[in-house]
Amino acid sequence: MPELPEVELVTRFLNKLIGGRRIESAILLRQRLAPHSSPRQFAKAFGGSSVNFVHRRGKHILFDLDNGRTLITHLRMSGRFMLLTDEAEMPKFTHAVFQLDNEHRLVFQDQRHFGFMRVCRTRELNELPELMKLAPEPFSDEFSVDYLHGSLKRVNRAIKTFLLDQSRVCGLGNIYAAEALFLAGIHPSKRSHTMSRPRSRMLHQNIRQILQEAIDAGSTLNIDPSDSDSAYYGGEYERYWRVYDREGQPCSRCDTLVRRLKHGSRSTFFCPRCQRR
DNA sequence: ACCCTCACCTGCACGC
DNA sequence: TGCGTGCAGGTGAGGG
Repeated sequence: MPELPEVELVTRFLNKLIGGRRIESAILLRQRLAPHSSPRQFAKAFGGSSVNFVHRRGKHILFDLDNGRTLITHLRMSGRFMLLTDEAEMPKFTHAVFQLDNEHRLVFQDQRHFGFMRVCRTRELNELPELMKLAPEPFSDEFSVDYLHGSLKRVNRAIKTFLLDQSRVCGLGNIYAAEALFLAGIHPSKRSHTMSRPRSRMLHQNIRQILQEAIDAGSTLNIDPSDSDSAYYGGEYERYWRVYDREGQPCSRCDTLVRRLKHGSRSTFFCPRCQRR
């Protein structure tokens, strides 16, 4: 599921629903979810603290706590947070539970077990390796045309692979990388260092556009905390996909059939007519 | 630096 | 109905 737009929406959802709330206790049910702490340390790190606010860096979700610590989480492929009432049954694949002070529990559930959590001191956040190597936020000034173009020129890789590299552009995943390339009219196999400046500029604009569009499409979702399965991921945006998962269907711009190819083991989708090398 | 494969897990859609 | 296969939106490690 989650690429930047989904993570952004989850972050807003969490901020609204648990910002300011006190965590009475925390239970780590699957040790490997948080390999840096034992269940005991995990419980100790949260018990009695309150959530100042929830924010995001790349695809990471960060819970800023009032005890000087921050919880860093990554949903990877299938992780999700759910807010359940105390009476509600725990879903299958529940790996961590945070008991809140309002008769609700925040539950982390992850079918594929890829997600992770880590607690660190907030003032050491900037030294965390997984955050340090991330590229600038795509909506920040630092993520400029100059930055993107320079970064593209420095390496020689299929541009689709480049876009998935979180240390060069952060927030894109398999779907939005394919969609951004479609908007920019760039063939996914084009070598990154052959990009001209005008095309880099176009791509830069389209990366922001596709991410913003997806956030906007999802932000209208009605997230009802009492509906535990309200799937804040929504799936709403699927309707707007232009090429992703549309192999064999006509291109929305020129009617040529959308094709699929692989980079590494990841599928990518593109219009052979609209997207040039 | 780059590319590929594998690994982490489960579930689902597909063809036979 | 059941079984095998391949696939899934993320990422890191290891080897050539």
